[in-house]
Amino acid sequence: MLSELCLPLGMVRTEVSRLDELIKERIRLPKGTALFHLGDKTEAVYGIRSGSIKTQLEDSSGQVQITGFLLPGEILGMDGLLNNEHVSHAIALEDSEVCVIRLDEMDHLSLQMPALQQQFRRLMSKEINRSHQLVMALGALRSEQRLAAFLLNLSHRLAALGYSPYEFVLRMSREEIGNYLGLTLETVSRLFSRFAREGLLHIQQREVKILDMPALRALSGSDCG
Amino acid sequence: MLSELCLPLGMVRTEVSRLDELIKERIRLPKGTALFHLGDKTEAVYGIRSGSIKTQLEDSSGQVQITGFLLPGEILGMDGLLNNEHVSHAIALEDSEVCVIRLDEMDHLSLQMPALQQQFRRLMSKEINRSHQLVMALGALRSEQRLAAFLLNLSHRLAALGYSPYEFVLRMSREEIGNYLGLTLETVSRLFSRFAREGLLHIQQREVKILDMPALRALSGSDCG
DNA sequence: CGATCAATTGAGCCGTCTCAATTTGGGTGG
DNA sequence: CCACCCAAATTGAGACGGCTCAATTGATCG
Repeated sequence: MLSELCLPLGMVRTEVSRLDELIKERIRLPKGTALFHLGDKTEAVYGIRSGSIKTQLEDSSGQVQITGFLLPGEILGMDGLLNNEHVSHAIALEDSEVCVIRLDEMDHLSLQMPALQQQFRRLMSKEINRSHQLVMALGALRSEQRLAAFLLNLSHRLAALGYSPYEFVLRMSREEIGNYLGLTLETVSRLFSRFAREGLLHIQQREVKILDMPALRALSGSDCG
Repeated sequence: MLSELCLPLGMVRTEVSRLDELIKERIRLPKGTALFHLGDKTEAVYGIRSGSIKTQLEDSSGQVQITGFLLPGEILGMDGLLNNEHVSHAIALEDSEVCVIRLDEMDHLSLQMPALQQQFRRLMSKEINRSHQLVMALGALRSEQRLAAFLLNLSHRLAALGYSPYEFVLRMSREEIGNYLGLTLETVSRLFSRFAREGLLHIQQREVKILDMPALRALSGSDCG
C-alpha cells in the first residue's frame, strides 16, 4: 500500500505499517468534480494518489483565487483545520484519486505514535512555506519571472515523482495559470509564445518541453518557488 | 500569567494552568533586532506578548518579501517546522517581548494533553489561512483595494486586542507596507494621500484615524484579509 | 463535420513603477 | 535649546508593463 505516498518521510517500517490503519478509504474524483467546497465540514485531510487537484479561495463577491495545484503525494485540506470547516474549494483537474486521512483516527493513532504528530506538523509547515513562496512570487517577481518559476517548480515536483523534468503536460488552462500567478490569461499565453520564440521551451497547447533549463532558472531569479 | 495570549483558545482552566509549564522563558527584543534569522535551527515557536514583529523571506539573490506583521497573541516560527530550520527572518518593529514555546516540551506535554495538539494544529491552520488571504490580495486586488484591506485587517486585529479600531499607529514604514502588499513605497504614500483627500481617513505620518469604515470596506471588496 | 471552447495575437489604454526633487520629522551634538 | 543631519514621506513627470477589448486561429467533442 502506498501510505508512504500519503504521509511520506522518515518513520521506521513498523510505523509505516501502522499507518495503513489510517487510510481505509479512497475517493475517486472524475475530472472537474470537487473533493470539498468552501463551507464543508472538515473531518479529514486528503493525500493525492493519482491525478492533480487545484485549490481555490472564493470571497464574498465571488472573486476566485487559485492557491495551489497539487500533485500525487501532496496533502490538501489543512486550511480547514482552524474551525473544522473548509475555507477553499478543491477541484480535480483530471480524473484523480485521493486517500482519506480522518482526523479523529489520526488523533487516536498519534497517541500511540508520537512521530505521527511531528510528521503532520512538518506537512503543515510545508504548506505554510508553499504559500509563502507564492506570496514572494506575487509580491516580488515580474510576469516572466513568475511563469518561469512556476514551470520550474512543476518540473521539479514532477521529477520527484519519477517523471521527466523536461517534458510534461499542463493539466490546467492558461486562465488557471494566470489566476494562480496574478496575471491575465492573455499575458500567460504571450509569455509562453515569447519563451518559445527565445528557445527556452517548446509549447504545443498544454504540452511543454523545456529546452533551456539554465536560462529559465536565470530568468526566474534562480528560485523555484 | 498570560499563557492564554501565547496559546489562546478553548481549553479548560486546568489545562491552561498546565500550559504555563510550557512557557518558562521570555525574550525581550529591542526595536530592529531579530528573534531568528533564516537558517537558524528551529527549537521553538514564539508567542508575542507585546510589541510587533515582521517576518520576511529572503531569496538567494537577496530579494526580500515581508510575509506578515504580527501582533500580541499571535504565533510565529511555524514556517520552520518542516526541517527544523527557519526559512525566514523575524524582526521586531518596536521594542517587543515574546514567550518561548519549546517544541520538545510541547511534544512531551501533549502526550498528557491531547487538546494541545489540536490547538496547535488550529494555530498552524490559521497561519496557512493568513498566508492564503495575502495571496488573494496580491493576486486579485488592485493597489487601492490591497491597502484598504490591509488597514481593515490591522484595525480588526487591534480591536480584538482591546484597542480602538479607528485610531492606531502604524509600526512599519511605507516601504515595508509596500513590500508586504507588492507595491512601491511611493504608491503606498500616494494612496494614503488619496484616501485622506477622499475623506476615508486621516493620516499624519504613521498615525491613522479611520473616518469612513464602511467606505473603506466597500473599497476593499468587503473582505478584510 | 460543424459547434464550442481554449489559445493566440494585435492595438490601445491605464495603473503602477522609476527617477527625481522637496518637505517633514526625529535624533544628536554643539 | 537650537541647528544640523539623516531617514522617512510626499509629490510630480514620464516611461513601461500588463490589462482590456476584440478578432482570429486552433483543438476537442459530440
